[in-house]
Amino acid sequence: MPMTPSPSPHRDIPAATVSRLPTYLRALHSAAAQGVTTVSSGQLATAAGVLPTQLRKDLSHLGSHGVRGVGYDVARLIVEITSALGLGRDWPVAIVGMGNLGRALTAYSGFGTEGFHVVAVLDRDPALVGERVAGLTVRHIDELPTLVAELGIAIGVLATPADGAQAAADALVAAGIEAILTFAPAALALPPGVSLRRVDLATELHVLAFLRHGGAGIGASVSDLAKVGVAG
Amino acid sequence: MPMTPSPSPHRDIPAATVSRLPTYLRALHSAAAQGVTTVSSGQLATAAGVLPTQLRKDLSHLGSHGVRGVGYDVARLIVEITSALGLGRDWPVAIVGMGNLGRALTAYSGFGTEGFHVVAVLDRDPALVGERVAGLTVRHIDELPTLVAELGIAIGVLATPADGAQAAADALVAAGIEAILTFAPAALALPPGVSLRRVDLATELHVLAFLRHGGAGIGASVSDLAKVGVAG
DNA sequence: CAGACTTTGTGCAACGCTTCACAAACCCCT
DNA sequence: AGGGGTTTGTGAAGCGTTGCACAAAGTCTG
Repeated sequence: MPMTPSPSPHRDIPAATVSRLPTYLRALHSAAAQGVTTVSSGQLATAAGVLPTQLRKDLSHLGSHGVRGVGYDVARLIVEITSALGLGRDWPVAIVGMGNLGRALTAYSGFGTEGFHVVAVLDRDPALVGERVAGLTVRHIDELPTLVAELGIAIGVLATPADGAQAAADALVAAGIEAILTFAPAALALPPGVSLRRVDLATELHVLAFLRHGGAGIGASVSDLAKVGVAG
Repeated sequence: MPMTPSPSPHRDIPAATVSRLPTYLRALHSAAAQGVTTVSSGQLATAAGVLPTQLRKDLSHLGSHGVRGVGYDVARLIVEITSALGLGRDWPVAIVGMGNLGRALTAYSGFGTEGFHVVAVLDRDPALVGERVAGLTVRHIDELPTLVAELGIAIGVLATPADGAQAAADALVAAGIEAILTFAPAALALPPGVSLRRVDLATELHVLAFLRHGGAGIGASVSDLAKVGVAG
């Protein structure tokens, strides 16, 4: 079963590195807000909860150059990571599924940073269409193609129940969206080229249960499953 | 920096396997609900979005024995995975932080399966204490030790803003909770032995942005960063 | 200006996970 | 009972990630 091919031929950044860059970026913004202009890999690493060598290797993939004996320039590193992640522009987001989770995500402030903006909220239930959620009017899922065209929506968030997730994903894809973040506990069939990230709340709880209980006589010295925070 | 030691000496199950078991379990429950009594690794694998060999290797770590030429007994496999994950009991959950996200998680049905029950919701803001959320009364964070003792709370969910996350985590740990699921975008310092799982919504969006944009001339043929769903 | 100190950047080894290839085991049909 | 077909279980290879060790490069002090 083939994996997603590269959408465009680029320099290679390991997946594990990419998933850590947002954390670094957040720590850098925090440092900048406090007036810090230079950070060492050790400082930034503890703020992000990783090892200094890991941080330096990660940054080396960006072609980033700190100054030996000094550290990294905060402002410059912010620019470089922002650029590497593609955050130098607006990313209009549509959220499909206006249940409890969808409403909360719409209002969640964490979705309103770094150029991400929820610009449309949709549901398939006509009874919900027209309601206001966090300043937006709920639209019907059939309006999605129009909204994508008008608002330049690039990312779709699925907050539907599992049984409606595939239909909603199909609607997103049909409307031209190629990046989906789903909270629905279901396997989605998508055409090649569509990026998918999954957040599974139930799975997280199950893993925690495993780490506590270890199962009936079964357990693990699990390596990075349970990450203990690093002292700051 | 040492990693989390094994809480108790058990058989070794790879971390990656543990994180997939809940998905298998869900697919098995779905199959059982449809009256299916036997599944092959291929059927179960496609339902879960993984490769058949991956599924078989995962199950082999449970000491599970399917029947060659036939497949796996659905009911038995449910029992084995449930047991391995430690889901054969109640897992009372407390949610700290009754903002938008906390309220939604409290009402989210996905948190109400497999023995997980939200039995307490808390906040540090006195103005919120006493309000009703999804049938529960919001308690003050100071009441946590009492509630843990009375209700047997085993898992804490952090839905606070980043700046209050460490204090809330400290409160959970002080109350005796050793398993934490956090949605706060912050690195947490925790004592050894406390299990932590992190869900970072902003990071997921950032990764999707990277997969679309690829950064300013930087991108990746990322392996498993973007998983395309498998046809079911 | 030289030497000590600090911090980055990176080759390399160790580790864990994924995937392949194939033998072992089981059912069913004749 | 025997043979063909199917499916599991697993050794082993391939791959990516992590962590270490150390050289390179810069600052600072006397």
